[in-house]
Amino acid sequence: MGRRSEHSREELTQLIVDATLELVREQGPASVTARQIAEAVGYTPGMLYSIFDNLQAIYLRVNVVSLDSLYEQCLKAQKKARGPERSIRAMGLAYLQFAADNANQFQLMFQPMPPTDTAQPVELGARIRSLFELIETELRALDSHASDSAIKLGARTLWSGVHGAAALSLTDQLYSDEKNSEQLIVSMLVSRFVDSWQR
Amino acid sequence: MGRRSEHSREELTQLIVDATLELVREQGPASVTARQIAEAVGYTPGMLYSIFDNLQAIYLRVNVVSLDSLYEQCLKAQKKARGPERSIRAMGLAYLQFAADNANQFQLMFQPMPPTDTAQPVELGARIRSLFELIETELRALDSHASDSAIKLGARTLWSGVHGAAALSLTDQLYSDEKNSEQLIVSMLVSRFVDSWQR
DNA sequence: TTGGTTATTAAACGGTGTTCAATTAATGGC
DNA sequence: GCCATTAATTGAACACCGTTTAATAACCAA
Repeated sequence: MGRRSEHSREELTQLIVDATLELVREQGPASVTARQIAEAVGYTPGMLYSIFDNLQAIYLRVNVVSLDSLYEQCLKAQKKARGPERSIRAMGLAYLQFAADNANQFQLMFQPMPPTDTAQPVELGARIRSLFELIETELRALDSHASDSAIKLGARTLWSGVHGAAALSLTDQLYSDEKNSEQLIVSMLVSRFVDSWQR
Repeated sequence: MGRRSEHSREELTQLIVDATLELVREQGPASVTARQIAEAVGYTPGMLYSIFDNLQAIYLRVNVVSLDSLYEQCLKAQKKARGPERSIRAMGLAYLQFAADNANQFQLMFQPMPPTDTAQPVELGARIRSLFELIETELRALDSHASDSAIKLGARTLWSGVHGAAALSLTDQLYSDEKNSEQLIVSMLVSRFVDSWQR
């Protein structure tokens, strides 16, 4: 059947991304299919391919949305806290919280995508950089004399720790006796790191 | 056709796991199929299911093998280095090296498995604990008065950082200007952590 | 009204993991 | 040496997957 839709191309794009996000949140990335997405927006699978190149391209847009809300959570945590150390710790815990509350989205964000012939999308990169910049700002406040590259390295070191804790915790691979060990880990990481940075 | 094979049940198990490991190493986890595995061992796909419950169960055995060789690499690095800090750093770098050299295996190891009705397999857990224990030993050497739980927490904190750096580096999500930034990260992490631990 | 354009579909393609009846080969008893 | 039993392996099927494409139906301009 021909042109039946009320939806513009952009509306359709939005509908598809929204529906996919919801399906990912509900069932996890592995079991979301093109036919499901199409049904959720009231079309047939083929339609998706008149708007996106493939499913990966849809997941990519979903990840942009996820990364935005992760950034929002971290920003909120940063603003709420007083002082660099507390800010960094609050952001780390916010990151953990996001991963726990949105495990399926988090999983999709960080699962290695099959290499597209186009390079790693710019939009995702910019957003990850923004996340790093939040920490860089705090580290700068902690030490105004440090070199830019030292600050950047510090931010990535901290964030590797936070991300690692979130990832391992999500897959139950921390094997710790205590509960909420990922929070203890992040707290310890930040304390010791800032500690050693300051002296 | 009927009982034609020279292979015992255990030999078949070994053959399947070996073939799957090789296919994973060559092509990555995503594109390894039951039909490929079966062909590689000279059988039809159905046979696999007389030995394993499903593909996941095969991947699990592959992961046990991978984890063993990761452990071996870390142990070797530990032995080679002199002193706790150097040992820990060497193990961290060995972990990075393993992830880089065996990206596909590493990917399979840490990608979240669909929840099996059986609990998280004991064999994997024991092996991950062993990895942690390598660091715990070094931390203990660094501080004989610390509580057991502090040592364990410290090991998990360090390892979260190392794992996070490896994972983010593998998916090109560190967005650092410098090359080999993951090595700098691990080095900084270990330095600062040990630094702050000792004072 | 006609003709052209375009959004959408239906159907197909070659693949996937998994199941299971049927078949075949080896084994144990006589 | 033969036969009945048992067990390993297959082949074919099932329901699904992502993706492509010819046909179709609805709109727009003339």
